[in-house]
Amino acid sequence: MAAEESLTNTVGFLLGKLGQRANGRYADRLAPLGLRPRHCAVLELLSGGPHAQLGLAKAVGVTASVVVDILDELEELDAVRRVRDTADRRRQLIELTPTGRELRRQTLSLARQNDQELLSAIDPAEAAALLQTLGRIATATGLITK
Amino acid sequence: MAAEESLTNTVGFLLGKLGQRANGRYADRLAPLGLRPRHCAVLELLSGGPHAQLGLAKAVGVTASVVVDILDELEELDAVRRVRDTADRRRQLIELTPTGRELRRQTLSLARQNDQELLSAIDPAEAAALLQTLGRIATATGLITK
DNA sequence: TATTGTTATACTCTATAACTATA
DNA sequence: TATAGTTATAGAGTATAACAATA
Repeated sequence: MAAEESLTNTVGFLLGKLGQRANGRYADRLAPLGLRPRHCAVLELLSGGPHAQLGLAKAVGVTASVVVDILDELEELDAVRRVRDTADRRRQLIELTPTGRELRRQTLSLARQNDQELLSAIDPAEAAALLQTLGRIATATGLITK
Repeated sequence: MAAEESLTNTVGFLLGKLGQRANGRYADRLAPLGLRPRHCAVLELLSGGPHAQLGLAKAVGVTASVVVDILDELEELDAVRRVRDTADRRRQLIELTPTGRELRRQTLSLARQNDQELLSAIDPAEAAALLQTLGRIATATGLITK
């Protein structure tokens, strides 16, 4: 059986479709927490310590105005605090609150549930290989800093 | 080294991010043709023969109104024709024109270029395994009909 | 009454550009 | 002048719902 000459047989197409689906399902799981997928990468980064807003923007891969929006929403949930940097008063240092830390823990748990559903059709060894390959590509293309 | 407890180490997150990137790059490549990614799955389906609009909608996974929009744009490019079904005059049978066939050929070629760039960081065997795994998941979840 | 396709409308996500306050 | 953050606005992309023609 030769490789099928079809769009559905390209990595890019499958990645796009599956990514969209993974995101949608994740959004459904997050909804009860009052969160959407875009909040999660920010919570993740902040769990490593405070960040300035432009730093978050660059790390997450969105523009400054989007970060303002995301942080407004996280602040509304008492998940983060904006603290004016005393050394450079233009800056806000964003830090996680205890509520934020708990939310982050939950987003991680939901992400793992999401993976279980997504990977239920393939065996664990293949799933592990997939995770490794995706991680490799993401690192190589600078998508994640690792 | 234990599995890292981080969002960046989940399949769902990586799939979402990489899918978004793959789509964006593909969109850049398609732009000179006057096409966007959403047109491609429709061209692909039509290359197998005429379809009614609701059939396309279901197969591609979008709503009827979106299909109308996509077909309007493809018709504008002379890539498709709407032919009233004589057996059931509510229906339009959508068929590819010679121009559409040529465009479809080009979208496929660009998709392969896109894959090459995306997969340049990993070796061919790993890339083949990735394609197979993604295809398996997509088929199992009913994302593609195969 | 139900179905095919169409239109009008609204919502989400993101980007760009103009603005402020600091540096 | 340049930078951090904010606001206003606009552009994709999609969905929902009301509608016309046909079954």
